[in-house]
Amino acid sequence: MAGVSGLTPKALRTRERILEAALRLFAEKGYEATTLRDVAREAGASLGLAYRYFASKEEFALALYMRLAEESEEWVRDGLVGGTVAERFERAMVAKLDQVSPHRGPLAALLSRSLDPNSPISALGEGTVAVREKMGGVFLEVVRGASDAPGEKQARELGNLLYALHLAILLYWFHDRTPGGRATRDLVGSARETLRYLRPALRLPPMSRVLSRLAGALGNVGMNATAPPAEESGEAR
Amino acid sequence: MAGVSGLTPKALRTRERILEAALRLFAEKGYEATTLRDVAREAGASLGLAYRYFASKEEFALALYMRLAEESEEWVRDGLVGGTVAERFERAMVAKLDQVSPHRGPLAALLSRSLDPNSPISALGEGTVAVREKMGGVFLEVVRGASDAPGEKQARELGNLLYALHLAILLYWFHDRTPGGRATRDLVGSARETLRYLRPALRLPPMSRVLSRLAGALGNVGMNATAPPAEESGEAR
DNA sequence: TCTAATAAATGAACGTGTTCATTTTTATAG
DNA sequence: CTATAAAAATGAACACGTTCATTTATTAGA
Repeated sequence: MAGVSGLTPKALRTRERILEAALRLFAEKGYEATTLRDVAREAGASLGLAYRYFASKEEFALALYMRLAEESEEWVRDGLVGGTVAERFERAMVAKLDQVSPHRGPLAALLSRSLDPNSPISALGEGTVAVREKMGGVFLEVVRGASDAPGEKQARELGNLLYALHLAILLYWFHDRTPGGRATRDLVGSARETLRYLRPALRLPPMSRVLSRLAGALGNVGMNATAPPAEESGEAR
Repeated sequence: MAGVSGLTPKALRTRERILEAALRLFAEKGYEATTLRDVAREAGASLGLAYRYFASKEEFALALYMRLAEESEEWVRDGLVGGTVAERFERAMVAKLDQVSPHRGPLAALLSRSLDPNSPISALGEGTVAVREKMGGVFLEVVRGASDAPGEKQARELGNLLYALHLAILLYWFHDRTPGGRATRDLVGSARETLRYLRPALRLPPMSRVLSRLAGALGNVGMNATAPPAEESGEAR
């Protein structure tokens, strides 16, 4: 819907202008309070034009999240070196929290809407494949690059699980009213501890099976951030 | 907002008539497709009158969930006898799934909206205290009535955790497209297995601490389905 | 350069959730 | 029974997300 590929340079520039205006207004007045008419006016465009590039208001938030995901991808490649799975997950989450901090409003709206299975931007639907794969890849890299990385199959399962966990933590953060998001930081610390505690157990068949089940359960509802090993590539069905 | 207390008998009757009409239409045409104008017409009332008794469209879904919660409360008191925590949780969840099955649309909309911290019916906000306490009590009873029930403090923590888990499983179910919700049933089975596996470990300090942390984390964002032990009663602040 | 086709852009119109000033009904008091 | 206040009920109006028929700009082919 809001794919960037196959757009004329001019179209791209216009899209960018409108997105820029939208994000500026979201930051200024908040997501709910910002009208698409406001956005169009701010961008010096017409209302209809905004809809040429963004199928819905939520897609602005989705575009924002896509940007942040691209940043994360770069960051995890260049800035995240060494460490165990547990440590790397914590560092990645702390970085993620710092990154999303200025965008609470739009992202909260996005995440909650995306949990509605009927929404066009359902977190598990067609419209979010790209961003899902991008962020899924980030957490796959978190696992793969770790000093205690498991084998490829389990790495994929664990990557998917961490991706899901990252969404849960973001959801938690949106509800966290403690100053500076202290509670969420604590939660991330707890997650690190639990991961550290659990990681060795993953070598044992019972725990390995629990992980597989969990990853399978996520896959059953379409939450394969990473493509399943069997099929060709890309699509998750 | 949509509290039933302090209403004239006539008002109560009218409220009921409108709610009845709404639920009928939701079941018939789906939640999104049902207009509040439709509801008013079906109830033989005016549009404005509907807003006298329900502050928003979502409150209809909330009222529905409250009804189901009352049913669950009865059921867990009279119909759920014996069994371990793990077994009882499974039975309660299976019953819950059977119960919500005919109401997928409205409840999915409700749950996803209620995960938006800015929504007036945020799952953790003022507007949902009543239903939260009702369903929280159900899972507290699931734990307390078990043959392997822990002490009161841990029972409360575990009850809160199971309440949160039940929400997560419902969220999963909304996204579950497998026929008959097979995937969700499997997930509930996995949850039972994991609980069974974990229950003995709760006697050990490390796991006990994990549970406390998790329950504390939930409490930090207001998800105390059950009142905290310290304060007077009812309110969670 | 003219013409046709394609892309970009417009803004009026629509539907729906929500608000509110107003009217009608019901209950209460003298 | 009447007057008065409170509760119940009304429906027009509003705002905003979304759609779409139409207009304007741009590109491509001769």
